[in-house]
Amino acid sequence: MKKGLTAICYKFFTNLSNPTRLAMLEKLAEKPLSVNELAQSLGQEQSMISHNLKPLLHCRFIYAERQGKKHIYSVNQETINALFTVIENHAKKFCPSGGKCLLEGEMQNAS
Amino acid sequence: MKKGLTAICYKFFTNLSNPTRLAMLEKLAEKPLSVNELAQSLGQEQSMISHNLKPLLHCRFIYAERQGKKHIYSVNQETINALFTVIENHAKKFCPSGGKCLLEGEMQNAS
DNA sequence: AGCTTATATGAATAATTATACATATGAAAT
DNA sequence: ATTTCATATGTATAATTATTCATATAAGCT
Repeated sequence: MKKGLTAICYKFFTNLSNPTRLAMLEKLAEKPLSVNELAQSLGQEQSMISHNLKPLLHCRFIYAERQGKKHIYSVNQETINALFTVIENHAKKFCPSGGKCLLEGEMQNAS
Repeated sequence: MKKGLTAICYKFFTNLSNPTRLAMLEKLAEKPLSVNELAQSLGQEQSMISHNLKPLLHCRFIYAERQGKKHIYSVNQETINALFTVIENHAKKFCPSGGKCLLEGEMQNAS
């Protein structure tokens, strides 16, 4: 890890450590959507979607485009795909049970 | 983003969205260290280091090895390097001010 | 201008996570 | 077996972050 990257990493990971925002990214990865479309497809309030779009946009994990009064959001594929590829590979290797980890309760013995 | 990966991503990103744990990874990337060495080099309490080692170990972002009564921790370079490379590239492209983002306060205009 | 639709923002409360202190475990040495 | 060193765990409190509801802004239409 390159020195001095910690602050940015913290910002990015904090941004991504939220189930709503991850679900939003997952949806947007399928296709670009407006705020209301996102809210409907996730069964969440519009204000919550807006609140959570803000940090994603801020760090450029998503892009915004205005179409009339609608704001269409799309995912930054370059970064998000790369990121999730790393995670997928790690999970494939270390999380065979898909998140319900085998290591639970026996972490002391990990070698 | 592959469907169903959200739960694992949430676990991973939550794990990584902590300045203490990131600082620990940064230290361990230099060289493997014991708990007390980590605590000293970061100026933190030993119990805090132990508490934070646990989730990192759990998700296998670090490895543990016992040497006598010392526990030596080392970073999972394959994953961590790949992860931070993605982040570094993203930051290089979108965070020219090194985290003190240019976008602050003008996110509405992002296109 | 006034109305409607779409999105953003503010602020209070709820939920989550981090930290610190006290203590327990566990391994090696005397 | 007792002492010392190294690490882990429990738990209460502090700090952070998420969520909700109310409201504001803003664009396009009549």
